[in-house]
Amino acid sequence: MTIDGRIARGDRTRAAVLDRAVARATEDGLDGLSLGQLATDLGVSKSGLFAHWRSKEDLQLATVERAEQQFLDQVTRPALTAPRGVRRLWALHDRRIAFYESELLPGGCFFAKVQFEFSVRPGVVRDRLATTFTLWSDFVDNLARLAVREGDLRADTDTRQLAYELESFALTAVMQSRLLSPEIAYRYARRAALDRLRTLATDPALLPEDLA
Amino acid sequence: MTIDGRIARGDRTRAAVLDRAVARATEDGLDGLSLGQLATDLGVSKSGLFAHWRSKEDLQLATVERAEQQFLDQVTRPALTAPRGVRRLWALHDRRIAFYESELLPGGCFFAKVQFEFSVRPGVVRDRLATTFTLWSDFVDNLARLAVREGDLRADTDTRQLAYELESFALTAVMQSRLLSPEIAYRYARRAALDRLRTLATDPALLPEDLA
DNA sequence: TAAATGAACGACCGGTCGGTCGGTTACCCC
DNA sequence: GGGGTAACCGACCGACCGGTCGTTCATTTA
Repeated sequence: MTIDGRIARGDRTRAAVLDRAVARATEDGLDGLSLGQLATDLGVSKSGLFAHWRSKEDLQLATVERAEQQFLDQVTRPALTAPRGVRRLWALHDRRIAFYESELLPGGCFFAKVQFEFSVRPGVVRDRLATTFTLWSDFVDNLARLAVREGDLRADTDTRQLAYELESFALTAVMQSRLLSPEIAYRYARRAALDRLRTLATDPALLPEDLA
Repeated sequence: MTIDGRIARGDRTRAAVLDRAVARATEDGLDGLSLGQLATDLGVSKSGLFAHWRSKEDLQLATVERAEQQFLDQVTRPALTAPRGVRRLWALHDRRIAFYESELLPGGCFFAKVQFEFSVRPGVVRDRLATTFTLWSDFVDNLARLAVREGDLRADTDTRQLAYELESFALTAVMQSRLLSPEIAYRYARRAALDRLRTLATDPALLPEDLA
């Protein structure tokens, strides 16, 4: 099983384009993405892009997929190393905010930006984003339900409601961080989640005492 | 003091254009707004728009101003009829969600959409939005401080933090309402705020018992 | 009634957009 | 070493973009 150098080259190009596309989309949106600019930025030709994706919409879908992978690698998977229960919920939120803080993406969060862009624009991109968000929401809900089963959270916890609130705090952080002061926004987002989890936790000592 | 019919006509046109611009911007964003489409929609010529605004950026600024006015009329001012304190805070949040529910704007919320669009795009529009948001944030904070002074909220309430959380719940509602189910999103947004206010209120009876 | 004014129009500009097409280059396999 | 194939390129297209210009028309003013 030898490696085809041509295909490897194509894979490298695809990866580079998608990384760039994810980053740029956090600034100008998925639709604001111009294929010509994207190509120029990467030192390739515009027509070269069409060799990999048949249309702009194709590229947009691939970009969403890449962003999902990135989020999984940078946020979700690391958070799963935390112990089951309320600590894992907190780890997920904390990691997420840390990811925004890292400035790895200039606009902060790909999904926040793109969901607002496409939430009222019917099409396959919107549908894909809706599916992704539903899966994410279910995932957080499952973590919360697990925390209830583990006895970390009060038995009468509304896990869906909790997932909504955690989502709110993170989403707002990424918006306010770019419009006002980042440090303040992230502190609010962490504090809000910590307070909320503490009121629901059976043993608040599982959560960090206060924020640095 | 007679009325100049020509100027009155211009005023009518300007108002119609801006109303339409606010509505469309909630769908396609302020930059996604095309002057040609906007003109066609309203049955006027594109060049006619330039008689009222010198550039697209000028029109964008005027559109922001119009949206502020609309929000003031539909949300802020009505909420001020509620009694000072925690009831007024709740009224503001409830009215805001109701405004989103009304579908008066197809995209739900002008500012949510546009803030995400311009938060990482330097320029006069972004600056204007940042100023508007700061004023709004201060306004909510002042309502909360007033509620503390009135004895409605616990004396150790972090009013800025509260303002952040209320903002979060509303912002997320408008996003999720268009991506998933509106009813569910709005219920989460109201429930979250109500729960939060109740934990801080000295007399929870001032708040509605539960949601319809 | 004639001059002045403000709103609105159609034609048009340079530029950019997404997308197409006919190559050229470089690598793989027989 | 020759044929096939995948990556990539430059030239080009029609559509649309924001914006300008000269003009028309209704109304106000002198």
